[in-house]
Amino acid sequence: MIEMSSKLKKVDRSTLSDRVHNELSSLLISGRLLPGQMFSLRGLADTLGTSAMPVREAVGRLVAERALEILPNRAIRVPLMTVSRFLELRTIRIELEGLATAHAALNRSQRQLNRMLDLQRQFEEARQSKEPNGQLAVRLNKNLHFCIYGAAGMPILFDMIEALWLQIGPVLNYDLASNSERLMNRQAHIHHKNMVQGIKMKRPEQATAALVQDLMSASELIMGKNVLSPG
Amino acid sequence: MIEMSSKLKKVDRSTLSDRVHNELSSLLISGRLLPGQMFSLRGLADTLGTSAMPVREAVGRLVAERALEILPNRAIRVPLMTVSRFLELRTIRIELEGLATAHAALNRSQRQLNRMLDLQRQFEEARQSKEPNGQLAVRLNKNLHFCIYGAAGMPILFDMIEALWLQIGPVLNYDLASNSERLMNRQAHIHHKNMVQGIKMKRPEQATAALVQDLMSASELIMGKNVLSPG
DNA sequence: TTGTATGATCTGTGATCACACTATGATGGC
DNA sequence: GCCATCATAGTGTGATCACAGATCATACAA
Repeated sequence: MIEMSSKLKKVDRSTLSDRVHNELSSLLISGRLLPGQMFSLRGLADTLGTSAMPVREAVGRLVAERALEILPNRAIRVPLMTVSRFLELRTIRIELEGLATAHAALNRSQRQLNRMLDLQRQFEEARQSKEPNGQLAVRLNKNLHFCIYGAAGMPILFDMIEALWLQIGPVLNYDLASNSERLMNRQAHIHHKNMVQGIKMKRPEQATAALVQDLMSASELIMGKNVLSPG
Repeated sequence: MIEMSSKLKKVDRSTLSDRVHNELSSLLISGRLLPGQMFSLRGLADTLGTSAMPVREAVGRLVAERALEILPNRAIRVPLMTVSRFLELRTIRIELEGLATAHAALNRSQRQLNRMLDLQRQFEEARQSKEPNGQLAVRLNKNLHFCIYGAAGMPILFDMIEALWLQIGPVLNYDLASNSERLMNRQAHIHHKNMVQGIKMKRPEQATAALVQDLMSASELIMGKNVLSPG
């Protein structure tokens, strides 16, 4: 067999359903869909330029991940975020993202650490910029967090955390709309710095503690905005 | 509106896809499907007496839950259980099931506690029976655990734990085949007793510690059997 | 014996259709 | 003005079909 790996890319074997799922996921995780927003399969299919079939499969998967829900009427919508759901998600996130952070502190490679440091620097630059860019800050924040979670070397845990972000994504939209004030304030920067510092020094407790503070301060900001549904 | 709730049952509004999903889930969680076992949509549809459509949706959801996987060839199978996957699942389970147990110790109602005590008694009876019944022991063990997790009052967490059991179900089959020796030995009984005792006394740390011992001893038994795939 | 075509068969994927159910808005009677 | 009725448009669900790709056996060649 001649070595031609340098010339050939892997062909894309993903299905249409996968691509629709990715598209909807990124809309959810970046907060571009609001809680309570309703869908129809045919509507989505028209917008995406496909038939209803791939949309059905993608929506079915997202329902299994609790990122979408089907009402008793069988209508599809982005779930409402009640206070109790939000608090439960926070509790679970602290547990799982804390676990991932602790493992990342022990298992990260030098290359992964460098990437974290780079992302943290970019995040700080965006924060101090004269022209605040909410979209950018949100994306950098997400990239830094998932860089850490990836460094834990636990693929199942990684996917579970991703599913959790899919669920909280829609409420972050409010944050985004207000120019991501949380990400822009000094608190977020300090927490990120401590997280990366703890990982650099291989101190799991320090990194995890900083992560918990990050999640808690974000949660308190959202709760203070009264954007959650009653119940 | 005349009150007739006493005469009318709720009609079953579940879809065929849901029922197929439940059927496959119970096969997986009770260890009646082996890791590596392969499927075809049409084959499943024939045996279940439906068309391929509901099977497609059910399988898609199970793939999203990592309870099934699709190979690069697009074939469907029960994922292999490698040592690293098994250990990662154990780590996550300790974290999430420990969390649920701790909350159950604080939030359980008297009714829920009574049900736990009852299940624990049944479990012990089954264990001491002259004619050991592996199927029954496995079911009682599962019921007791999920009774505890339900008492935590955290529905998202509950579903996540269920998804984890779906993944480890297939390797429990080996245990089942050997007359569920783990469930039949004295260890499991002691751990269960301590768990329920901790919940009864509202001592989260005691209940959680007992749970962790239960998971660890089960895990060590499986690992000792060399039933896991290399990798 | 080993390796390579070839062809039949079975696979998942995507599109399309029929159907039952839900919502909505116009209509008509009071 | 108000409420019941009904037609209509739109929904998710399930079945079916067409198609490309994979699999596996047989047949043939070196």
